[in-house]
Amino acid sequence: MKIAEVFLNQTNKRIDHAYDYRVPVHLESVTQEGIRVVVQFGIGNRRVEAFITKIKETTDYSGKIKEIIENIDMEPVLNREQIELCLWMKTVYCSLFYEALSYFTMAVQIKQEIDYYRNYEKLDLDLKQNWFIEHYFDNANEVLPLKKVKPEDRIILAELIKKKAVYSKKSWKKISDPESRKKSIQSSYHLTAMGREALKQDKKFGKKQCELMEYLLRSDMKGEDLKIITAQYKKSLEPLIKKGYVCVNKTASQEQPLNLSAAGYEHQSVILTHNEQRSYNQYQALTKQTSGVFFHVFDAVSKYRLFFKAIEDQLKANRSSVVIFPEINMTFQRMEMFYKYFGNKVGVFHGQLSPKQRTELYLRIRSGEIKVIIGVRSAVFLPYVNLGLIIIDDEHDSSHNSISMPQFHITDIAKKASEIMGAFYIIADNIPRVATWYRIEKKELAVIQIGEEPRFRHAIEIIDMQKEMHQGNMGILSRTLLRYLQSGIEQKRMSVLFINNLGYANSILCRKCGHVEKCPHCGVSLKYLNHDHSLLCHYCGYKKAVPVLCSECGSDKVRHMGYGIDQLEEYLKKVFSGVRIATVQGNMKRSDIKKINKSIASGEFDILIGTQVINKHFNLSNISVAAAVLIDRDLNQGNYQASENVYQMYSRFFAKAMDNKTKGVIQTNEPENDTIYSIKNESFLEFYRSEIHYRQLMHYPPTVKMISLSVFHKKESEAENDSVRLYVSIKEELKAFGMGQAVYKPVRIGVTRGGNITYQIVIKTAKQSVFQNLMSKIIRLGIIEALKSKVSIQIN
DNA sequence: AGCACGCCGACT
DNA sequence: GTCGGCGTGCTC
Repeated sequence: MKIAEVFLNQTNKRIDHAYDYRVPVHLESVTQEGIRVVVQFGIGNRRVEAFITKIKETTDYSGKIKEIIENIDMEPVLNREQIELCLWMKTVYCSLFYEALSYFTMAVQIKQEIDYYRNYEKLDLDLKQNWFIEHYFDNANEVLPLKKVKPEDRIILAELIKKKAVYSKKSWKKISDPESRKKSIQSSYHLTAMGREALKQDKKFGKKQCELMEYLLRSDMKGEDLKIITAQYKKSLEPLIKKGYVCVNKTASQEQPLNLSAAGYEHQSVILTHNEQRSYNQYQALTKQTSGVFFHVFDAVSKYRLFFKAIEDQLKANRSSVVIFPEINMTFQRMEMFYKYFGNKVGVFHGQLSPKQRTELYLRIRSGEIKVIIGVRSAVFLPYVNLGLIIIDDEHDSSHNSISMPQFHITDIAKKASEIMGAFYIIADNIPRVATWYRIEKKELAVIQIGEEPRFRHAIEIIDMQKEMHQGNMGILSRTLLRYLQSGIEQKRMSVLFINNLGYANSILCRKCGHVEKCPHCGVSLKYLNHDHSLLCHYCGYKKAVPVLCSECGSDKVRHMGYGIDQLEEYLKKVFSGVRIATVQGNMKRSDIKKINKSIASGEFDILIGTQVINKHFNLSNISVAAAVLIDRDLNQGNYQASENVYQMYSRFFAKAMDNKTKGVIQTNEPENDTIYSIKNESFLEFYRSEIHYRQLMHYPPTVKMISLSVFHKKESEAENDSVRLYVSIKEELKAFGMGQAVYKPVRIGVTRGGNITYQIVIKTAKQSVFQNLMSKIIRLGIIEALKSKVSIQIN
């Protein structure tokens, strides 16, 4: 008799453990580890989706064992190594099994469907209920899918289920079956010559029609894109198509082969320079001794060549490789290179793939046809055959952190995955994370320097804005910076201003008593809106006029605090008349980025103002002055990683924007800050030493493990109560380990965008195993489940 | 006694 | 989540 160990697709942490089910004889041939099945669960024997993690001959469970009802998959969706990794993630991140599993099944998703059947016994039903039966269950239809029930009739359906006149049955279907290739047609719209002429002549069009045509004038658009103008774009567009002003091009979009660009490429072999070869020899030696290495990158070109060489060697040994980039939409040029070297063995995995494309890629990886994958963090969970190498590029990038449960950092997953699969991992970055360098210092991770560290130092000045203010300059920019900008404008060389704050101003504060206007409901500082001179709460929408006098001390010295991009732009236009300014911020379209880059190259701007997006997508050269306008706000983010973020962000900015002729400026109210000094000195090691000292002192990661439990509830009192309850339980349990002081009292964090009050409990410990014991006990006792609030766990 | 309701705990 | 058990308390 075969027994299957399964985990159920359900959301209760307390019962999220392995259950034994008997494999019925007729399913023995298809039932294996790694497939999804349907089982009966609970007193009502309801049908529940489950995942088989293990097949065994006997069971330790003394109670009655039920049978598996049916299988959903024909073949395993996870291999043995992936199951192990998934189970490890569940324990380490205290997540549900199915939360961890969801990362592995992204390319082979199934969806639940509910069908209803009627009970033919006679029951007393009211008029409406009888009507429902008559209407939906005519004699031909025994099965009623939920989809067919109109939303307004679902209340009646619920009544019928309660009366047991109707019962439901769940089933699961594959979302994308690559076997059933339906051609999906995508329309793109094009403004005809006639349309262009008509637009020029200012013929009479509707308001929306004009907007649509203006939009199409720039380039052809898909229906999706036009939705930005109006959701009902078709209504306005249809008459235009009829008159011949706009034409439609229909293409079968999904039918494109996955790796189109691979066509026509011959496999090239990688040729290294002398220095690269030396680094590669070091790497090869390390692959025999350890399981991972950090590439400290000073030369990006060499880095890529080493990646290619390493992948090439993996292919020679018939092993697969995966390269993880922070985001894929900006890496098309890089992909080109991969195709050049590895042709049709390359696959690209990212969020914009359709379900069908994902499944196709998944199957081709599983079959071993694709051996080189470039992708975003979730690509690490694909079913590789014989994985030999995991590469993580730009490791500092925050996109490598997952935001949904379980919250992991890709490096931790790569480390464990390589351990399970016998692969090697490379972490590459030009400025390392503090956590990574800590491992290097502790000799847990080897390091290889790629390229030469540049010897010259840029000239970066720190300017004390307090002093500036005392000397009578109340403006946003210091006199030094203004002078530099002026000379840049005269020399027709562009300047770049880095400001990490959108909008006009952050909030307003009283210069006399320091009082900041806050939201009476949420306690967060109110954001200043320029257009109607009011204050707005980000979270609850509370709005009020800016007070003339300080509501605390009555002084009239109420001022803006924190300048935003908009205010800086306004200010610059006032100071330099006729100045040509470009602003870049937030999520920009690829086309917009291209356009701005083109304008920059042709010298159309005097000053570029931007947030951290400057670091990513813009080409800067021959810059007159590169300045950090407002560094303090970033330094005072209020989390322990603030300094690290600031160091990463601003070092990258100066490294990117400056050459040896560029002047660098950092404006600050805190000129003695160590982080600012390290940015000025461009010394990572200097920064690292002071930062690690601080973290050791304060017991922050990476010197200790830090576990944060966030408690969310819509009601303030519930969130507070629950967080205290959880805190007390954790403290009690920790006392058993003699570690009662490792947990800190709940702290009110604030309000989430969804309006949930958040409290946070922090546990700091040197030993993560203690935490895992603790959590499994807390979960067994059902303490979290007993709370009304939602709890999420982050581990650093 | 009969029931309605809400809480609790088990679920292989 | 979802079901039944069980205790409480209300009504007849």
